[in-house]
This record gives sequence, C-alpha cells and structure tokens, in this order.
Amino acid sequence: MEQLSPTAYVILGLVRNEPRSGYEIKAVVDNSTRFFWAASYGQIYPELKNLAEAGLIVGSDSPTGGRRRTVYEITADGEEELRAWLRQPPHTFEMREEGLLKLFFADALPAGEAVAIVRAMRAHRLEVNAQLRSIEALKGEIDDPYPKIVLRGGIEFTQWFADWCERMEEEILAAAPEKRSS
Amino acid sequence: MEQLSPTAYVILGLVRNEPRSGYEIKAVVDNSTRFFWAASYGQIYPELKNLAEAGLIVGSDSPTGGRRRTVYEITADGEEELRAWLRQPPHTFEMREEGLLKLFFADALPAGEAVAIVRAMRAHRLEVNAQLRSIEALKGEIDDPYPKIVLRGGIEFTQWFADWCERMEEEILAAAPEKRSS
DNA sequence: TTGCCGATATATCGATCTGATATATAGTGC
DNA sequence: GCACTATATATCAGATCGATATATCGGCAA
Repeated sequence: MEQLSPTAYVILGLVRNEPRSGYEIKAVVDNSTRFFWAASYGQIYPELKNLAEAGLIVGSDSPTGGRRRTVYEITADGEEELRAWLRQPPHTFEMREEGLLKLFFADALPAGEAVAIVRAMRAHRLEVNAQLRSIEALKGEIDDPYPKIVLRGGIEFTQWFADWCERMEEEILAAAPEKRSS
Repeated sequence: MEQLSPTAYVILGLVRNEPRSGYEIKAVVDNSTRFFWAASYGQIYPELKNLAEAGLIVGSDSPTGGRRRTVYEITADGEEELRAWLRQPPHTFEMREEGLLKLFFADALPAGEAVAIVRAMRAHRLEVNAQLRSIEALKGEIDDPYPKIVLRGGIEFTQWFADWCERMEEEILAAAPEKRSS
C-alpha cells in the first residue's frame, strides 16, 4: 500500500460516518462528488477490496433477503489515513471541456457559427446549475457544513460560467453582426 | 474509423494551419488547450498514425540533420471532419479538483484546519492565473480571435475561483474564529 | 575539442479510469 | 403472473496519464 488514489479517499470519506455498500457509494458519489471527482463501479469495487485488504475498511455481509450485500465501514487506521491525506496539499486539478475545445478551433467554421458553441455550453451549465440547486433543496437539514460549501461553490461556478458564455456570445455577435438573428 | 476522440480533433485543429510534428503538437497543447483538454505523447503518437491511416492528415519526412522527423498536415477530408465535429454539440464536461474533494471531507479534521485546504486551492489558482497571463502577454499579435477568447476565459475563471476561495476562507474562519491567526 | 546540458523527436508501458455490459434478486404496479 | 425499476456485484475493452527509454542536435564552457 504505497500510495492510495484520490478515489480511494472518496470511499474512505463516504464510509466514515455510516456503513455503505459499493452500490450505495456509487449512488452517493453521483449526487455529490461527481461534479469534481467522479467514480465508476470499475473503480469502486476493486478499490473496496484493496482498502479492506489494507485494513483501512472492514466489510460485513448484510444480505437483503436472498441478495448478497456487503457493507463496509472505516477502521481506526482508515480514519488516520484519511486525516493524513486531508493534511497533504492537493495535487490534481484537471478540466475537460469539449465546448471550450470547439470554441478554441471555431475559426475553422464560417463566421457566426461560433455562437452555437457558446450557446450549447451555456445551456449545459444552466442544466447542471439546476441539478445542483435541486440537490441543495433536498439537503437542507444536513449539519456538516463542508459539503454545503462545496455544493454552493458548484452552484456559483456554473452560474458564473453560464454568464461568461452569455458575455462571449455578445462579443462574438458584435464581431459578426450579420448573424444577430435566431 | 467509427468515431474519433476529442483528442484526435485537437490534433486535427493544430495541424490545420501549419504542418507540425508530434513533439510540436505536444508543446503547443501544453501552452494552450492543456487547461481544458490535455494530451500526452501516449495519445498523440498513436493518434497521428490513426489519422494518417484514415486519410485525415498526411505525414511527410522532414529530418533535421540525422534526426528523423515527421510533420503532419491536414487533408481536405480532415478539414471536413473537423468542421463536422465543430458543429456537433459538445459531450464531455469533467472536472477533477482534489482540493474540493478534501474540502468536502474536511469535517474529519479538527475545526479550523479546513482553511489550509482553501488556501492551497487559492494559491494554485493564482499560480495558473499568472501562467495564463504570461501566455496572453506573449500572444498579443495573433489574429485568430477564438483562442484569445478561451484564454481570457481561463484568466477570468482562475481569478473567480481564487476569489471564491478567499470568500470561503472568511466564512470558515467566521465559524471557527479561534484559528484567525497565521 | 571535448564534454555536458537542454531541446527536439519518437516510442512504449504499467496503472488508472470510463462506459458499457452481464448477471442476479427484490420490490412495485398493473 | 408480468413487466419494470432499483439494488448489488463484477468485468472488460478502450482511453488516458505519467513516467521513462532512446537518440540526435545545438550551444557553451572548461
């Protein structure tokens, strides 16, 4: 166990307060960390085994009727490992935005078609913004303040990005005014 | 050639106006699209072969002394493929921010230690902001407006993010005022 | 002029990660 | 009884990353 991946710490963090199955972890990730750190089954299940083998979590069988089910909870070693990671400076900062990539190369299109790209980006960001707002509405009662801070950050960011797209649309139209319509 | 990856279009876009070697493509990516779409040698060289095989680019030997060197340029088919992609709505929007992940789980740390996380995020964003500004200073003369728009977007975004970190630092300190020092 | 360093150039590989798919069972609605 | 969805685990091809290997070139300093 030389070095855990950030995804391993997602799991550690999510089983810290309550025991969870791999399926539940995936579901929670898809409603929370997904927006800045996604995880797929292909990562979660093997990682649960690694972490259990390393003694950072322990699994226990907890079947629902005839359907097998293993829930994991964190160990004292796991808690220590999680805190140690939290105290290290973060290393990974990545963004993949196909829309910005298209905008970057928009010169290859006839003048005026670039607005469609910023409009698509704006629409997508507003959609995510709405998703995050509905998550916020659901989670009003939780006491842990940090997930709330991060969630509000996501809401503010998607709004900022959408506004930037709007400004860029105007700027592009100002340079190619013949496409003002539509 | 069922479906090209966005990285393939990065290559198509970058060899569109001037012939470039794989090495040059990597260097240009690292100073431009890296901030929203990175590419490694492990992608670029195999992809150059795929694209050449598909007839979207053509390579020609252009050695420097005894050092072999292959530069690629786009074909008419490649230009068509690039434009067709630009007209499709973007699909990929991903972000991996280890700092936000740590902030999300900061409740596992003693009160007050969360400020270190937002400070580290802020410092990193300001660093990237400075990098982008120096790139902007170098590229003042280029006429293609779209890379400039994207670059300014990156500058504004990193600034916005740094400011958000600052606001969150104040908010966290307001909740745990005993850590005001340092 | 020799030696070293950094830039140019191509290539590869293990590890990670994604997205899709496969296989079951449980519960719900009709 | 049937269809459908949710729960639960698992796997795999392909994409990607980060690091490393190999080799040549140009410049510069001892």
